[in-house]
Amino acid sequence: MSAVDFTSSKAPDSAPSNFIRQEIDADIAAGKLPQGAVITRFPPEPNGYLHIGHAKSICLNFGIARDYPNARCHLRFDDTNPSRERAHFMERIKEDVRWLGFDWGDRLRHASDYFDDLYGYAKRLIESGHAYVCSLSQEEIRSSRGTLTEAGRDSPWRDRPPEQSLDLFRRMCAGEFEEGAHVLRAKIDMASPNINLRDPVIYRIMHAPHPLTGRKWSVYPMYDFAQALSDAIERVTHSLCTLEFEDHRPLYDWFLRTLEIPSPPRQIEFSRLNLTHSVMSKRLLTHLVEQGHVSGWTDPRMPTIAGMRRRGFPPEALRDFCARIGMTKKDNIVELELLENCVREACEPIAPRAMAVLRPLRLVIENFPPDRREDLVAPNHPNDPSLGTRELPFTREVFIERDDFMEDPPAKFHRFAPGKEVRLRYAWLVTCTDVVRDPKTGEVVEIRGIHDPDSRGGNSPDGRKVRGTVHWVSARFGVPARVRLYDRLFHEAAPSPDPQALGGQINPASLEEIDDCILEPSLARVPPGALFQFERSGYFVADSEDHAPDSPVFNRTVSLRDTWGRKRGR
RNA sequence: UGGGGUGUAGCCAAGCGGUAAGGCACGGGACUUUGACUCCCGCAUCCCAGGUUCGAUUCCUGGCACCCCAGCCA
Repeated sequence: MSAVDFTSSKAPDSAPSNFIRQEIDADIAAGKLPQGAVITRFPPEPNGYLHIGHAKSICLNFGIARDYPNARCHLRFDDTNPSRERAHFMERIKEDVRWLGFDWGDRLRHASDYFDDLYGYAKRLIESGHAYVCSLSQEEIRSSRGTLTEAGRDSPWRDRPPEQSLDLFRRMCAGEFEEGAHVLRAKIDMASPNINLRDPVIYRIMHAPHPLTGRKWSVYPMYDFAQALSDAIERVTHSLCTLEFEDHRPLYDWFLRTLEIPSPPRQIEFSRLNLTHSVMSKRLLTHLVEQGHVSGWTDPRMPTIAGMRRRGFPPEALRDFCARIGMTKKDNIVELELLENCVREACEPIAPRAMAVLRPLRLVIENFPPDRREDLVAPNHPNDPSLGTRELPFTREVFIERDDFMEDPPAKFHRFAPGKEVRLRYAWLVTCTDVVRDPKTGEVVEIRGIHDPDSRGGNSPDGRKVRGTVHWVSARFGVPARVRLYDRLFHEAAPSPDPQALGGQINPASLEEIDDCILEPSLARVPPGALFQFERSGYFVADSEDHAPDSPVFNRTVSLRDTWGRKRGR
C-alpha cells in the first residue's frame, strides 16, 4: 500500500494579509527599503525544540519572504548564551523548519557569526561615552535599578573614563575576571519609566565554551544588543517578534540610533500563540520533558513541531492553521478544535483508508464455510479512485469493534444487536443471531450471526435498506498491533503555569496504549510515517520511532468527527 | 501607584466614517456501503459613558477590564 511521504512538502500556500504585511506595504510605498526588498529573519534560540507558536512565526517570516519580490528570510540562531544552548537543538530546529516546508537557502546565520562585529560595536559605544564597565555585583545592580514606580540610582561606575572601561572590557574578554566581576552596561537613563532603558547590561562574563566559537570568548552579548545589531548587520528590514518585546523596542532603536546604523531595521510585534489544553512556553515544555511527564520533545502529545509530526499531522495542516489563526496584537487562546479541524482537512484527501479493530470482539458467521476465504476488493479512498484498491480476505470468523455490538441498544443504534442486520463493509450483510458469554462473568465474549450469501460486496439483493455499516478484520488474516490513542495533554483549557502543578494537571487519558488491536493484512509492512484513515475511527500514523514491520505501532493522529458519539455523550 | 499594549459572537478574525466578511465551535436539515467526507440553513450591532457628524465598530474625551515589564534569560 502506498504511503504518504512526510519528509518533504513545499509551502505553496499563500498567506492572507495582516497588519504586519500592511505595514510592510506602507514602508515599500513610502520608499523606505533601501535595497528595495524585504528581509526578515526567524531567530530561534537553540535551547529546546520548536513548538507550534514558532510555526506561527516561521510562516509569518518565511511567508513574507516567499510572497514579496526578491524578499528573503534568514534562519538565524540566537546563540548568545552558551550556558543553556546546545548544537543538538540546532539540528532539530533546522529539520523542523524544513519539514514545515520552508527553505532558507544559503541564509543560515548565527548571532555568533557576528561576535567580532558585536565586540567592535560595544567598543564604539564605550568610546563615544554610551557604555561603561560596571563593577557592581549582580545584587547591587538589581537593587539600584529601582522599581516599577521608583527611579533607579546611578551606578558609582557610571562615569568611569572610557579608557578605563575599554581596558576593563578588553580584559573581560581576555578572561581575566571571574563571572560576575564586571559587566558592560549601556549608559542611558536610570530614571526612565521604561525599565529596559535603565542602563541595561549588554555584555556579561561567561566562562562557557560555545558550540560554534569554542573557547574564544569569555564574554557574551545580551539579547537586546545582539538582536538589534545582528538585524542591522544582516540588513533586515522588518524584525518581527512577539509582544513581550514591545517595551524593548525603545532600546532596540537606541542601539541602532546611537551607533548610527543607516536604514535601521524596524521591529514590529505580534501576539504569541496560545492553544487550549496545552502549554506553550519553552520553560514549561522543558519541565515536562525533564520531569518525565512526557516521553520527550517528540512525544506525540507535545505541542512541538516534532511531536506533531510524530503524531501524524501533515505539515500543510500546520501551515493552514497558522494562516487561519491570523496575526494580531491581541492576547488569544486558540481552541484546539481548530487545529484538529485543520489536521482532519489535510488528512482526508491524502490518507488511504484501511480497516483496523481497536477492541476486538469475535463474530462467527455460522453459515459461512470454515475453511473458505473470499478476497474482496475495496477502494483505498471512497472519493478518489486514483488512490487505487486493495484486497481484503474474508473468513468465517472476523473481529468487529466491541462498541459495534450492544445487547440492549438505544434507538437508532445502527450496529449489531441481537436480531439486527448490519453490513460488514465491502463484504456481506450479517444478522446477529446469538451471543456467547463467559460462564463466570456473563460478559459477551463472542457473537454469532448468519450472512446473506447474495449480498456479496455489501449490496442488498432486494434493495432493502441496511443503515448500519461496520468495519471488520478477518480473524485468520488480521495482523496484531499496538495502537496509541492520544488526546489533549491537559484537561483544563488553560492549565496553571506553575511548574510544580503541571504534572498533576495532565489528562490521564492523554495516552492510552492498546496492545491487542487487529489490523487488516495490507497494513503489515508499511513504513514508519505512513498515514492512514482507519475507517470509522480516525487517522493513524505508523510511529516514526517504535514502528517496525514485524511489530506495528500506530499513533492516532486525530479521531474522526463523531456526531453520533457526541450526541449520546450529552 | 510608573511605563508599554489590547478590547468586534463560545474561540480566532475581517473591517481603515456609509450602515458588522470568513473560519472553528454549536444547532437544524440533505446525502451516505465510514453515524466520515460533501452540501444546505441558522448563529453579533462591535467593553462602557459622553461628544463630533446627515451617519461612528471606525474620529475625540473620560472611564472600565485584561496582558507584559524590576534576569549578568530570550
